[in-house]
Amino acid sequence: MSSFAGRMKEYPNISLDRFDRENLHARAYFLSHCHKDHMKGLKGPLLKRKLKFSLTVKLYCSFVTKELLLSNPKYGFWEDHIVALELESPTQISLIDEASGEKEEVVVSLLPAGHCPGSVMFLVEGAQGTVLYTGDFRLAEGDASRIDLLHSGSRVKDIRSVYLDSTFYDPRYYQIPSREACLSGIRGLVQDWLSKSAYHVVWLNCKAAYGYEYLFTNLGEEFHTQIHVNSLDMFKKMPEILSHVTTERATQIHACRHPKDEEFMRGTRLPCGMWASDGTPLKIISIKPSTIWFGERTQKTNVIVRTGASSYRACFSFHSSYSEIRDFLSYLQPINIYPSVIPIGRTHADVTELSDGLFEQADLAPVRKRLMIQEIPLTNLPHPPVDLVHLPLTPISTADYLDCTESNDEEDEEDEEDSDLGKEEEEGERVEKKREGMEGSDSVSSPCWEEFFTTEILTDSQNNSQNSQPPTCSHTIPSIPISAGLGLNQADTMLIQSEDICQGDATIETGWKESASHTPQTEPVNLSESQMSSDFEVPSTPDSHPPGPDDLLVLYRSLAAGENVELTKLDTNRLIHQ
DNA sequence: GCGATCAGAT
DNA sequence: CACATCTGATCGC
Repeated sequence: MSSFAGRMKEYPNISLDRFDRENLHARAYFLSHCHKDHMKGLKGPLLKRKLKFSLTVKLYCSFVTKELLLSNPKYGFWEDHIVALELESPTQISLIDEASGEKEEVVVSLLPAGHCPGSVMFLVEGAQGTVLYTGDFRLAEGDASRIDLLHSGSRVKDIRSVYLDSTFYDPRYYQIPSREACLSGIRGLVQDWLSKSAYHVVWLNCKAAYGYEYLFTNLGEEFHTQIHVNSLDMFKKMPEILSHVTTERATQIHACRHPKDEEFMRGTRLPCGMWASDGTPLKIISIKPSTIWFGERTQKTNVIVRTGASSYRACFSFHSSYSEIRDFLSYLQPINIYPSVIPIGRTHADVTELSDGLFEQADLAPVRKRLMIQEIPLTNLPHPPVDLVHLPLTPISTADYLDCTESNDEEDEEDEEDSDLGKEEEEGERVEKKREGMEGSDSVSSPCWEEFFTTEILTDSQNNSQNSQPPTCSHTIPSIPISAGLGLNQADTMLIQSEDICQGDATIETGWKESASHTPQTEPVNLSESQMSSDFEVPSTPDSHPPGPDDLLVLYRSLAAGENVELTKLDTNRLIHQ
């Protein structure tokens, strides 16, 4: 969850994704996407009052975000103060102090973020340099090179600071299967189940948040059915999504939700009931999108995990993985990086508490050892505070991954009463397939997920014509691969064994169904070589140029003091070359 | 009665 | 561990 306070050092007159406290004084507001944790204060009475008396204060966001925001009446008072901007269209914005008339000019561009519909990053250019606020994002490796506005001619722009979605900027989340791989896994599971009979239905147990829509549209397309959801209101101007959802419950794919009693209806009931219209009981499996991550030095190619007789988890992430973030940062080479997210599972108190006893050699030794056998020179990426926080907690050692038990061992055994279902499902078991690692070139067609995530809405006078000319996918800039193609080792096999032990017979691992039989071109979405290959390549173990005890001490004192730690290149060099 | 904050839930 | 909420309790205005 974002803990970004709302303002950037370079441009303190604007506020992004935070609207309370100091941000009440901002001259302009920016909303990167329509998730509640980025909307703090946005419906507050203080802000409401400020708007009433202001002629110049605006909220800038994408068209889709505007539409989603205004579909909630609580934000209706923003209507006359929202300026929707086109993607990748630099826009000059005057930041006017209404009291003094003082003025500052900035040029802001919205870049696709791939996090949820309408999500964008904000590129701000002005007298204090070029800075990038990423909001939340999921970009695949190499995507930065496809965003024109990050470049000036054939060069990457000089970026002073990146305000970073660091949700998974932690080696523990080194690799997350790509969107395409996750979608393929889900598609395969759904295919197996739905094909059994018309009474076999799938419940996608999605959280109450935007970001699953591409799942709906892709599955809807694939299975020629609409997805049952609670409400269509927010999508009424988004035909691309609207055409794939319905409030009619007579469909085989559901993503409906029930406010109260989700827990006891998992598996054998749908939130909307358990009987077909003719009285036949439905045969239901639930698929819960979750973020699965890869342990140190392991590689999971399975994206579906069975967690009960009729329940599954499917890998699904709204956020870029550690390696995707590193790729992004190594491409942009910003001077400063400001992580916006407190490490998952850690609170500020944790950080404070951890600053004792961190510097024992025993904790750092395994990291150093790994470093010595590191064969691949990695880029001079800074290690942000989040990394440092985790190093002592998850010391890297070669012995660790064998007992690696990820989250799945604690999955509840859900309704087992229907043993019939359980048996049937085992037929759906899938063999893992791997693709040998190869660095992809970006010369083939780009995936353009970004285009989906920023699907422009239909206004009365518009149609979708702009969708036919994706502006976001140029191929002129070669990507800089940072992961080394080490190829596969036995790690994933071992991991699967360990999981089997953990979970017993109830768990069936299913992997990506095909790989040889599908060519990327036959997929509903064109996949680039680089994206296909990156899913199955085993990246080298995350580097660690370990900071020395002195460096850690300085950083931890800052962290413990609650300071906003700024890691600059200077710091990085100190850390790396100490 | 509303907002802010926190604990606890999925 | 939890992606992003949602609900309910408590406190203060």
